Amino acid sequence: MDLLFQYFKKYNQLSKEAEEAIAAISSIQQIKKNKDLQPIGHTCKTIYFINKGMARIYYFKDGVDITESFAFENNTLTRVESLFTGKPSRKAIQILEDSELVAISSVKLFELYDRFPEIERLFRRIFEAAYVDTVNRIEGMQFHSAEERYNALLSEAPGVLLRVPLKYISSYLGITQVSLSRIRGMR
Amino acid sequence: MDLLFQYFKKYNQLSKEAEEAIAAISSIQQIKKNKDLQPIGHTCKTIYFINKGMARIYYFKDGVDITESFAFENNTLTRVESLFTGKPSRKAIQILEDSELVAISSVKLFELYDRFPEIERLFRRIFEAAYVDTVNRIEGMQFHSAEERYNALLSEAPGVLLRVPLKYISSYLGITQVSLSRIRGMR
DNA sequence: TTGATTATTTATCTTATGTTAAACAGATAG
DNA sequence: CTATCTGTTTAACATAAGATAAATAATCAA
Repeated sequence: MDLLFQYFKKYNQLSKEAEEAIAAISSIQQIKKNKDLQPIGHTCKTIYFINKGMARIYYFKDGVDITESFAFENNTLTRVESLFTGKPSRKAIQILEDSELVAISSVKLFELYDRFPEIERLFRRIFEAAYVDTVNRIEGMQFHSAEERYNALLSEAPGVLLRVPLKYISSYLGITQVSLSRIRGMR
Repeated sequence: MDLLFQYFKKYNQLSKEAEEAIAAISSIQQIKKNKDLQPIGHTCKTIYFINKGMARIYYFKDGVDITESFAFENNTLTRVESLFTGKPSRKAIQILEDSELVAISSVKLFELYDRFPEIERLFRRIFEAAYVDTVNRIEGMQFHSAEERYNALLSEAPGVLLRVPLKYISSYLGITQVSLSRIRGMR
């Protein structure tokens, strides 16, 4: 759980008791590559933190597999549209490399908020930062060509392209696999 | 401030003292149509609530005016990428109709979080809900044609099309004014 | 290793959307 | 009321990206 508590420090410094309370509602999971960690239709009741490995959130639009987002080590992984609404998610989480995760029960976590305002503050800040990332991503999608979006991804997260099959990346960029291949061929 | 406290109740029921504390750091503003409420480059330190009227958040990409989002009465209006990072915003807020706003000082609000965990919880939930909306919007942008996006807007917020100039709507949808006009002409 | 999947690229053709310019319409100021 | 400005539509043409299919390339299991 060390990496997790290191990560927390960036958002709010927790007391020993608060850390222990979180540890008590968390568990470590080893998940194999390509496994669906949470399927479509499942209501999200877990906040994951990735110690090692990576994952993506995906869904189907007209039968076509679309990657909504990627998540890498040292970051959280959650289907917020389900976590914060309590509704079943139309999306699934797929593990893309053999991974080690910390699974935090969101139900129990939200109960801790009453006893530990510092924990509520911590997660408020974590999700505020994630919200900002999402708003910035909209800007990227609104008026950039596919090529610009590809180049942006290349410079922001060059590692993605080495670790993730291109077919997952193309839908993340909002284009087809064929278009992505064409863009890559241009250089 | 009545509308505002009504709105708060959807997220968290506040005590009388908490409501008063928020009222004490808020003010009512009347803003004329087409005025820039906050300019580009300004660091956002205010959370607005719209009592009456409407506004948009916009920015420039290669000299072209792009609408990031619209906000209507009975909702909040904030440039979160600046509010939560403390950095100057690349975006501006423009008032689109003569409007009445409640302006809440975010600096003072964040101080209230320490005295009133119930206020921190309230705004945590407000922004969690806004975060979910933003995630859902990405889904809409990722793999829908311009026509689908227009029709979606038409059914989700028909009022927008009556109140907002089309030139602002086209960039919101991620297309040119000409394309939007063409799509509208199809029916 | 070999064959069989799965992933990626290439090719051809089609189509949606961008670009530019001009026409038209509606609003606003003098 | 007219002239001007701003917003919207229409037209003609250019281009990026989609669709489909086939060719390679890479991965994986037997």
